[in-house]
Amino acid sequence: MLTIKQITNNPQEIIDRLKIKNFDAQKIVNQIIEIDTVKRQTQKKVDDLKAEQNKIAKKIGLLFKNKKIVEANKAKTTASNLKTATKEVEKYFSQLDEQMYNCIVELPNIPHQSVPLGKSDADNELIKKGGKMPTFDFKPLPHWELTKKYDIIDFELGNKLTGSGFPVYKGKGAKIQRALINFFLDEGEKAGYQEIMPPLLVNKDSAYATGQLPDKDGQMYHATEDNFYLIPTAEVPITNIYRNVILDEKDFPVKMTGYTPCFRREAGSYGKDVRGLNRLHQFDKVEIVQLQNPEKSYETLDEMVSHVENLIIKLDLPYRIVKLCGGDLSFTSALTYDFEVYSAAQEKWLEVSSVSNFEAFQSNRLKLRYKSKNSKKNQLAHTLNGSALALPRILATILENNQTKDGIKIPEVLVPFIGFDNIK
RNA sequence: GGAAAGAUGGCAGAGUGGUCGAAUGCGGCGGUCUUGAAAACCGUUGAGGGUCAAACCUCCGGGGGUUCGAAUCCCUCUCUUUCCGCCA
Repeated sequence: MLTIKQITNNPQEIIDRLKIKNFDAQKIVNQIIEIDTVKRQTQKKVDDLKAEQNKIAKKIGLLFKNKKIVEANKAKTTASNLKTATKEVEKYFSQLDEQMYNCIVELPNIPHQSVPLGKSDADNELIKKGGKMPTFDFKPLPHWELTKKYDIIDFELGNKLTGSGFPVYKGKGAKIQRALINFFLDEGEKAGYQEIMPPLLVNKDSAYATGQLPDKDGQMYHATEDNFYLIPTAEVPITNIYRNVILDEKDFPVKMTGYTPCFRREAGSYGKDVRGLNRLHQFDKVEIVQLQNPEKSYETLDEMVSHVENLIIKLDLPYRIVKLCGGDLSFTSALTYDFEVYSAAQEKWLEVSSVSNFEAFQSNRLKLRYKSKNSKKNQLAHTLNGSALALPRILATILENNQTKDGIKIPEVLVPFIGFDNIK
């Protein structure tokens, strides 16, 4: 969430910039400024009343020590009345506080200067295209037919065990998953990311801190007995490692990577693009996360983008990078690059990675700060993350693009991890 | 799952109702001394809010309560440790 200072310092700018996200902030911003004024006055009132009480309480202590019992008892009555009065004001204050919170969580992150205008993914800005588009002298099969043909992924069996969207990977299908995970993790490690293997269930505090709650309640699987949430992305546990942490400026950048399965209920997304591996309730992903000094976070974003690009190049897949327009940008992000790979048989681009700078939006809720040399006060750090990479669509594209009449060629870079060079 | 003990500043660890936001040690920072360093000595050193700055307010695991006054008493939750049980 945004900080109150951010809003009150420059309300008009906030309103203008949020228009880029097609968000009309006028009303909420006005409300916040109004509440803030009253809240400050009220807090001052509470503080003063409490100061008075503290003073009296100390006096009473002294009076008792000096055996001035009558005087002490008189003071007790005064203090008691004062306390009742304070409680009223305090109640009002906490109402204001709640109102303020409710307003402020409604506001999305401010988009970066460079975010293009637009309403939907159709307006995203193409940054780069790379790789070679595949060509075939036969009609390529979609991956859901290939996986059946070579018996490497069993969707029906998943239905039996759990339900739709929980595929069962078998034999070489399972092995290629393992190979991809290891490849991604190794590349991350080479790029200086520390590998993290986090819990797959998190508590409520964690889900709140990275912003999944309350916005995305209902999209996460919830273990009600113990009130744990199954993680929708490794971002949640990995970023939460730094919840309530004060870093030293010299600790930057903090670079972490982790492989986890991701669990998503995907409630409400029916019909479209759900065939085969395109949309799953459980899928595997390697995530990269960085915590960075605000001054350097955009350099870092570029660095992360090229890290992801490199992975795709090494896998020899045709790709494009787009910069998300205001309308397509997520609630929490200031700037996001999406990576898409081209699926030959489906004849469309599939999103395989999203790399974002959240600036201080997550840190504010996380209370992730750092000690700065320049300022006495602790500052909010910037957080960034990206998929590097999500497996299902990568696998789908590898299968489709590398198919031949009598098998599927494994990308060279994976062969050392997997131990064979084609699936027959 | 059962029983017991516990949770205090970066760390260790005092503090069981009245100047306690918290002794002491270690660590960090600054200084004296030194050619430099170490040692020794002196000073300083939590966070949030608030203010031009201060005053002031809040925070001793979380939440609630008792009291004029709570780190200290009560309730509750969470977590940790040890023992027992179960177990990959």
